[in-house]
Amino acid sequence: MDIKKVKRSDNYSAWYNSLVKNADLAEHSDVKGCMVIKPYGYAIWEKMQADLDRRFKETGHQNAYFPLFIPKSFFTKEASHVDGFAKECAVVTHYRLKVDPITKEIVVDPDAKLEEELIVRPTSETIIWNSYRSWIKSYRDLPLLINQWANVVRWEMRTRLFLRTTEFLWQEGHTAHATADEAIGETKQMLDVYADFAENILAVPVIKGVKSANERFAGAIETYCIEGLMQDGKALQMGTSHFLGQNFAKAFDVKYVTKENKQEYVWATSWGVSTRLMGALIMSHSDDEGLVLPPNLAPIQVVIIPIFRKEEEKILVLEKAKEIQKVLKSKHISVKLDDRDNLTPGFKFAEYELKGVPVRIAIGPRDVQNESVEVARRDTKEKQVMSVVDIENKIEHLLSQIQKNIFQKALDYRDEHITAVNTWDEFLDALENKTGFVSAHWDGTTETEIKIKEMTKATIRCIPLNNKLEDGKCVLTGNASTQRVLFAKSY
RNA sequence: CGGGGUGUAGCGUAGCCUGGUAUCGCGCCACAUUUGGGAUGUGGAGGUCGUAGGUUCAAAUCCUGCCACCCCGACCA
Repeated sequence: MDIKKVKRSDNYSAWYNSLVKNADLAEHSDVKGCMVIKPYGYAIWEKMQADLDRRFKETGHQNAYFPLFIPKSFFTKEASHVDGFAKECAVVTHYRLKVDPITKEIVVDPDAKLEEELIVRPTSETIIWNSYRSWIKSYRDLPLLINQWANVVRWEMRTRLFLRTTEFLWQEGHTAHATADEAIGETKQMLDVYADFAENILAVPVIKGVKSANERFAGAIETYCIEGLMQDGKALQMGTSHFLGQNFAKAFDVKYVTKENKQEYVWATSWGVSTRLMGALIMSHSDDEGLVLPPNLAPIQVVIIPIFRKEEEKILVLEKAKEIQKVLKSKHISVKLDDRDNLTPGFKFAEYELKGVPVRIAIGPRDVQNESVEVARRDTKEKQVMSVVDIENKIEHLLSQIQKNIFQKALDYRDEHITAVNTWDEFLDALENKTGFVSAHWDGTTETEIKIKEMTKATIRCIPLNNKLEDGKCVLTGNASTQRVLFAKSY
């Protein structure tokens, strides 16, 4: 393995790209803007999926699957929705290829034109709500709580591995409710699920909030979000949960009969997180040595590296290593014993650091002799010699300490990078020199928000939930304001 | 869409200006010695030089067209 070291401080974006490739998470495919997620990267995504899926089911949701293709007519039924997505849709127009009789090349058969074009889903509200029309007849059918794991396509002009790819993997929840209150409750509940997952599993602290009108999802009444802060001081939207009101119910004529035998439109939510979370994970914790994975997501939590010179040492060391592997496994710790004999220990140390394995155990003849092992943690790079007595409990404890430490470190960084400002000069200074979130008064108009974006590239990331109300003056216009909002440059 | 760049072995590259049998490193295979922080030696395998055409006795190299991807920006519910 020949690793070109790119320093995080020199070029954050080059560092990120080389990390994704070198840690074997993903690579660019030959299709523009699309990536191949490699087994190690996919294993992390699968762990995210498994944990989220469990949480969705615990909150009463069921999984289902809807088609990849959406008839154009469905897609255009909700006006603001189509406005929001029209510019980035892949469209299927034909269903057959043929050999051109003259050039002998494979070409699209012009005779195989579809009557109605199919949109490759950028999100599935429309096709799902088209089904819900026939699924929902009575108040007894509500709430309808569905989630789908799927791929979607958004034809973005500019892409970045995991953060914004043309095709990406995600889950999208789509629920229907009898009342607005219940739907809003669902929206907030799922936001809490996301926030809890982000902080306790990804170890990425997030701010829960609502989007400004300008940043709201196309077709939503209110968009709730969780916002994270990456190590370069840019914000990342990590998940959204939308209260859709009756917009889609009206567009797709989804009504139910109440107890009182009245026809009412249902109330909707949708919510999603994507493989972008992989980007958040990488950018929040990693360093110049490579990936740093929180134990709760690491496909390999502990790697054991045996060290030996002679054949008889090898036998002894491997025997002890297997013993340790076994007791760790009894604690449901995922352990890899790397007994490859063509690589030196030093090489393996570096390799597992690159891959972010939280704990490394080295065991050599000396350790076998002393009934000890050398334990190294990835997050702090600390090494210590530990007795093998009760090793499984010690490692289990260490893993949970590492999980906490990684989160705390990210939290400290995040909190240090929220700057309250009162003047335009302070605003610019904080944004340029300190980076991160800037907490400032805003007059509440889209006009001002857009002006600020044009001048600074910063957008309103969110209006934090449970925000303190205080009188103030808009940082740009000086107009009256009732609360601070969070601005930042973002991905 | 604008600006910049790249395309040569699995990966990373040299060669291109000044045309003449394809360079080096990593990785891979074999053997030996090694193994507590990215081992060493010896031998070996691996190439339609992105693609199509042109110039030429001869093209990775010069000319023309095309394609693809990457980076920066615009865009991004």
